[in-house]
Amino acid sequence: MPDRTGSFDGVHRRNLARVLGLVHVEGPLSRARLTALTGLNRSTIAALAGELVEFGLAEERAPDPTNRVGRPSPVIAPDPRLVAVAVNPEVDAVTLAAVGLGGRIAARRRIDVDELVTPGRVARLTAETISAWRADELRHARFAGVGLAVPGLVRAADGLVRFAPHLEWREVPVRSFVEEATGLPVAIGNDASLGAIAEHLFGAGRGVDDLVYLNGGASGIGGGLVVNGRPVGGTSGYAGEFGQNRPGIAASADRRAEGGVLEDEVSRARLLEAVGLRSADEPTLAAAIGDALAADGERGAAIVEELDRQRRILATALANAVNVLNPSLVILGGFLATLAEQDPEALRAAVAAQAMPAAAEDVGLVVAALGEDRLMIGAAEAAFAPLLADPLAAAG
Amino acid sequence: MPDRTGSFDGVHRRNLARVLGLVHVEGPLSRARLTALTGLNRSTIAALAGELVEFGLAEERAPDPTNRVGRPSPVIAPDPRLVAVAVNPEVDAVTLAAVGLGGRIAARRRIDVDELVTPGRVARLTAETISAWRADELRHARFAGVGLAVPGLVRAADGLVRFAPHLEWREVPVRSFVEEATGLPVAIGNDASLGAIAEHLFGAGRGVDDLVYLNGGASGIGGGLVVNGRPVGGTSGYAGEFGQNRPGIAASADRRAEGGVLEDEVSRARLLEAVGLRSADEPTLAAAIGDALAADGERGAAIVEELDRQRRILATALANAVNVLNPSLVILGGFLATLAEQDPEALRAAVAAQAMPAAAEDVGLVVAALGEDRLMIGAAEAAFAPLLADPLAAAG
DNA sequence: GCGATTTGCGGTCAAGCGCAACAAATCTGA
DNA sequence: TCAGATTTGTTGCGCTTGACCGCAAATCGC
Repeated sequence: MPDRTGSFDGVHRRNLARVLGLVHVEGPLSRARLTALTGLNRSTIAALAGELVEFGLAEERAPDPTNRVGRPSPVIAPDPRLVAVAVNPEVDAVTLAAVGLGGRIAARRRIDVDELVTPGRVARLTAETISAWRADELRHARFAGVGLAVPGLVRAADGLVRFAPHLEWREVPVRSFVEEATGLPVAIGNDASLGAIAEHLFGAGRGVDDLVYLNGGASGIGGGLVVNGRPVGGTSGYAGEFGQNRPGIAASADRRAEGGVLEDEVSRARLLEAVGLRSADEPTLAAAIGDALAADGERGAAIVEELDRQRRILATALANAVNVLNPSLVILGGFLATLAEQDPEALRAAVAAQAMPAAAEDVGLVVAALGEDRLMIGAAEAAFAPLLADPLAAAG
Repeated sequence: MPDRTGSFDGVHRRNLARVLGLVHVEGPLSRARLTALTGLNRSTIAALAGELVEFGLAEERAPDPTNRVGRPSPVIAPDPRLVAVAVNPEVDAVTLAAVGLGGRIAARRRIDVDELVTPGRVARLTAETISAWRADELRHARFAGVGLAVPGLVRAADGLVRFAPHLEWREVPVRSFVEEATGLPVAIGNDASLGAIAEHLFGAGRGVDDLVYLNGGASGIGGGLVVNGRPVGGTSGYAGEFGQNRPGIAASADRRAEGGVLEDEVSRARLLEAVGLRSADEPTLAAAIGDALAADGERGAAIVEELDRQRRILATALANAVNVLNPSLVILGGFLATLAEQDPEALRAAVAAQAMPAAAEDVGLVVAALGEDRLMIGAAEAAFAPLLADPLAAAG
């Protein structure tokens, strides 16, 4: 059967999706506000809201006291019982969260692991966690699906993990594993790409239609794009791998690695080395850099030099992206945020110097906003995607 | 008034746009084929087609002999009387064309100029040409609008030409000039971006949803992107300026220019110099390179070396784009096509070596297909855009 | 030339949104 | 405290528009 877009059925589905999407990204909205935002008729909004409530996707609350003239308008909010399960397997731990619409974290669990997790173990842990939640904290919850944020390349077509170097996964059908273990629909994506989506919807990139997101982690530099208001996957879903790029390096003295690959030159490991740490989480690293800079002398100078060097190279990579994509925002996360915050003006100036002037005028450079919840929210978003695209098909 | 998407009116408009868009990009189609492609009902397609005919946007022809059982189905084709005027001001000439839907060139005119054209002169030439066509060749034509392909940065919001170095235009409201001179709605865009759209719809990129297009001209390297099936403009419409990028250059011996800007390293001028020509059009340059390579000896070796050098640097820039965008196709035009065709395998291998393997697997590398009509078709597409987006509003 | 097949055509049906009138809930001001 | 103003929910109706269905037309194969 051909898809029924273009028919009335299609209109209704789109309108439902639009209303649900609005209360998802904008938070609870009064019916009056929904009519204004959608341009639909009052009566239509009432019918659509009623339908969403009936399907258990939204709830209608008493009007907020508004101190304005006129009859108060009931507030439509996402149904808090509806959650998606976000899963992020990493080298040292598997993090899970139950995330409601609107980016609300309803429950969270971190399972530390001594050895690398296998895909099978991730599937089992996910199923166990869901069972535990079902029995206790989230007794009344309805689970819409599971979203996996994997630190590696994920083929969008079938959810195959092509290669996740740090987990040592290669050509693994993780999606099927988790689907079988949980009996829920499973979405899967690259961690940085999902982070970009989260920042776009609920973080530093709210309401921005063209943005570039770069995240620096222990494993390298990943990223994601939003173009024309939509996340960019590319043909196979691999888009956003900025870390593998080779930006120009003006001064040959700035080279540290063979090949000139961005994530080999601009790396967390080199920063740790410069401040003399073996390993540290992000706040610790940032603090250590701050301390080292404050204590002047030879060691301080060496760190300034390394920060500047990494910033120069990062700026070229960012300028390249700005030239090609003309985004209105560049968002930096992880240690790249630390790098930027150490001297925001220097980075901004270096990007402006290397990008074309017109595009440089447009672009803002900011630090990611969501912190540790980012991947959970992004993964949940992927899990919610079918529901948000067509609430009728997914819930009716 | 809020836009009436979501209402029935919106459905009708979208369906009209869909049918017109299909006969535009796919060529004439029988009503039966349209019902299959859109999933709409036969009766609906009949009504929509009738409406398009009534508005003078399409015509219904006698059925093609099909040698198949069943009642023959009338063919819907774009109305040949409907044209857009494409204008491309360049250093040595202004080229104009009347382009019908479907990319058909109905008339063409090249006006050689001795000195740089001013925006005012372009406006006058356009108006004169339209008058001449109206009086003679295109007596029965209806002009939907004018599309300008400008070799420079164009701000999408208001059609202001920010900077067109070779024409020596700076901050010029060309769109208004041409609008006043012709009385027609005018669309305007960067030449390479419009070329990308043309190749996407009617050239080497037909049916491809994620592509990167790079064009090498005398003035440098420009380009355009298509992501998720839609052309990418960026916030202000400057997207696609690959020429200003700084790709990594592995061997310092490969550097020729300060700064390492792509279009300074990979340039038509350097190729001309290598074969000992002052100026030449693209076929002449390609032939000269061929000759020089055939005649071995010292000069042949020097040219091989320069071709290889440029190809290495281009490959890094392409690999960067492939990593970030994961396109299914890279299209090369202008002298970049010449560069590629001289040794396609070398270029392909160099890109594959520097891009991540998974993304490199997906990507095809081809040469542009449309030749000299590319900009005319792209500019006309921009002029037709409002009509194609909403035939009712634009023609009704 | 006749049946099979495909498609156009016209009428009817049904779904869904806009509209308008009315009712309800709140604020303002006397 | 109460009437008027304002905003918005509610309800029933009508309009638009695509789907559906029966019939006619055009073509092919035999």
